[in-house]
Amino acid sequence: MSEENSTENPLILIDGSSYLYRAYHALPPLMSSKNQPTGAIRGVISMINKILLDHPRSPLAVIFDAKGKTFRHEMYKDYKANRPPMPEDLVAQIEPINQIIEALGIKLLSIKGVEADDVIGTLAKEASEAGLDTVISTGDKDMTQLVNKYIKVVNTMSNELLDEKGVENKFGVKPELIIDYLALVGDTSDNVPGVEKVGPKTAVKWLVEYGSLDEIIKNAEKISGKVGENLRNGLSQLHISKELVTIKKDVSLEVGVKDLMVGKRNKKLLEELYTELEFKAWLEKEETPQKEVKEEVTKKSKYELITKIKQLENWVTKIKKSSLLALDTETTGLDYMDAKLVGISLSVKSGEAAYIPLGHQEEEQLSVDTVLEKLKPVLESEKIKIVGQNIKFDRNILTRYGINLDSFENDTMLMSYVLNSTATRHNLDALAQHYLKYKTTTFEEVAGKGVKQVTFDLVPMDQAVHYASEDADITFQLHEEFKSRLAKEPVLNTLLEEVEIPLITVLSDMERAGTLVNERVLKAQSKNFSERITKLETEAYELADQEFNLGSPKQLQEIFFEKLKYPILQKTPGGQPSTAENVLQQLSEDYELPKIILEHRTLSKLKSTYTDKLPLQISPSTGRIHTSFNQTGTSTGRLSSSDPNLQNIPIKTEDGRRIRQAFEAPNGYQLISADYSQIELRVIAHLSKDEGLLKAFKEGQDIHSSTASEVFEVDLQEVEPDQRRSAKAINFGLIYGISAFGLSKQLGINRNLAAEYMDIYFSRYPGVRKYMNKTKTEAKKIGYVETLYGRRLYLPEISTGNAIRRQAAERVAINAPVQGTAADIMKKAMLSVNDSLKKQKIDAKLILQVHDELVVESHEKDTEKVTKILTDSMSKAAKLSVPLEVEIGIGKNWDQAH
DNA sequence: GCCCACCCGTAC
DNA sequence: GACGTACGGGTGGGCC
Repeated sequence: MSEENSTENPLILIDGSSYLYRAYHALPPLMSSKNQPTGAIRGVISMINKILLDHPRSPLAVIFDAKGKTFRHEMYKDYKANRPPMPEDLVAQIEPINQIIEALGIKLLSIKGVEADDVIGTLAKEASEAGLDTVISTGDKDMTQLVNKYIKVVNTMSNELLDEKGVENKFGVKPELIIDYLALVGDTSDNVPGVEKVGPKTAVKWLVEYGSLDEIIKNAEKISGKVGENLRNGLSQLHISKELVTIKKDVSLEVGVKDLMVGKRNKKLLEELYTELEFKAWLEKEETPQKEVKEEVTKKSKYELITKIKQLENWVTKIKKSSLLALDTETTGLDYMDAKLVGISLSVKSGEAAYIPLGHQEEEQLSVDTVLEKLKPVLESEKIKIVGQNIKFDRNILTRYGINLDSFENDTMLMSYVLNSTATRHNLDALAQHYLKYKTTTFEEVAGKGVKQVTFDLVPMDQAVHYASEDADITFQLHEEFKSRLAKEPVLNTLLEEVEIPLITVLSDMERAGTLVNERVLKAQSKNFSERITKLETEAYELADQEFNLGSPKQLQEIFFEKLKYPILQKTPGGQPSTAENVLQQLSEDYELPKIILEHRTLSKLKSTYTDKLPLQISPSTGRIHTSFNQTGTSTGRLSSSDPNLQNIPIKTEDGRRIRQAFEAPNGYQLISADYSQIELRVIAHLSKDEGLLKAFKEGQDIHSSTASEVFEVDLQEVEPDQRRSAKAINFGLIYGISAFGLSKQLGINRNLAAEYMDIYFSRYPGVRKYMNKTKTEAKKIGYVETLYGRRLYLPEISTGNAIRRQAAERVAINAPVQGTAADIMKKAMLSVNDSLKKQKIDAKLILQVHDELVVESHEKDTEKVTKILTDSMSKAAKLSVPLEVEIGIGKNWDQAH
């Protein structure tokens, strides 16, 4: 077998026992009409079927534990001592499973005296030594100790595939150390002891620090605290634990890897078994050739399955004749840098559509090259108007397949968004329900959910045709519906056509460009955080006089407010005593422990969310991180970012800023960051036309000092830092729809004083008060607020009787036009920046947007030009009655540039 | 094991 | 209840 062949068709070893138990517990206890339990049978066999489908040419074996004791029981009398006997209704399912497996032509192994793991270990070793790839399918984490260059572990139920790197990412240690790790942690289900109170975290910590279990044992005296004591007490147990968790690789077997090719299915026997067990769906598959079923189903609908070149050509002709094409792509996933194209659906007429499968497994279909060659001229033609649902995704995918989707006409997701950003979620199913009163087939319905979910390339063809065609069809219909609604709202339509639609291309390019992130820098920081977190934990345990989970608000509450009797300063919305940041700040004045918790929280947050997570999100194909910018993620018009969110990378603290240092420019390039200065307050100045505010900005004053000077009646030059801080809080409160309560909390002053500050503020800036009142009145009258460019946000609760909800709506009424106008301006600026960079053929590209900041990756030689473009485009993006100022920073990383 | 509410914290 | 807009991690309870 050649190397390539082995990678494509690896040896597959299925841990039958692991799946038997998991299927039994995870699935409902099904029963045939003859009272034969069938849930576990169904689970195990469907898992095996899935593997057969994925790897039709792989050698394969299913391995079960044999009845009776094993060598481990002799080694340790309590081994699996607290494991109850197998439930009767599971015992009854074993024989049928064995029969089906054999009827499928698959080798079944069950060796007395050892466990399934040991048989798998032995076979995997044999294959590995012969240079053959092996995939072990199991739900048991212990198996990851077998992983090496040739051996991978897959959990078929969750689709998680672990190679060497995957094991390290998941457990924190390399596969070679998994045995040591398991010995330390122990296993309650097998009754393997481990060290008391040592869980995954401590085990990894020690293994990273000392390198191996042997070294940990040697250094046992050095380990402090209660856990150190537990370790020393458990030393004698550790050797036996290690032996128990070590999988044998030298079981003597009568079969070898070469004997494991899948044989012929015994169809007759399978039919008999499935009939007996009442597995109707599988029975039909065995009985009837699949194609007949498919053709029948697709003929009934107006959805056409395209598998012949002639059909494709007919559709191309049809598209050329029509004025509008609705397009949708199906892929293996949502990660646009990684997902494979599975099919394309098309519609040019309401109620009719076609699906072209391209990447379905084991199906008759046209080749990707053939189809794309035929479609490319149509999809790239400026004459053909294309509409999609979230077409940015399709564009990202198709770009990777050499198709430039640049001249699209519209996007139903964005049409829905500008019409009403909050009416529904903007996914196709919700839109169809809301606007067409039509219930679509959901992805879950065809692909399953949870552990049983499959990727689209494995969805049966009849269902795939229906689902995909429907998406194109519904997109076409929604477009018609939205078009007529938007015709009545010219301002919203202008916003859509001039801002949102052109922005798709810009965002799509930004996403695929990605951001260079230095993995080593982040890993080093993780290590640093890790050490400091451990230290804080030790200190906290001493102060609390017990061990607890510092990350658990619940446990913290108990220790703080019950054990240590700290005063309850604030409650959470759920009525629990709060341990939020500001509460801990206050408690820190009197107690030591809250201070430690605060620091621990900060560090664990930075570690888990950023330094641990970001390295895993670096795309293997580009070495960069590719976020998704969601254009419909907010009610106000801002963008949002996810997978990962690059709009909340830390900046406030020193530790946080070090994370930004990992966002780098490649060799020969620089990062240029351009920030709008105080854009939201400038928008308030413009919208309110308040003289004092206008004057302050026109004269280029520091706005917080200027506010402080007015509120506290001191000269601009004599504003104290504390006064400026208060003024800053007032200004921010202003943007958010201030209340005296909120301001008092923010500043740590009483509510009366906060109310007084607000009164003075509004008396100094009467235009602002007037504008806010007018906004609220108008909102009550028409039911919505709008931005400078007419972007609309409906506020159904602005007139409700519930005071709390009404006030919340009033705050939104104040905030949304301000936040939304700023967002509109930024979007216009992005279009202009992108345009200039393209036109001037500059070696630079936009890579990030963080609400009031743009980041460009620019060749060193072009930084001056880019700086000019950013400054010009951004400051001229809107003509306000105050200047729009832009601050520029340049550096080799994001921290330097900001 | 999966799902989800809750609490919390990061950004602007 | 508690000043706006987001995304996401960890915990722990409910569920299978």
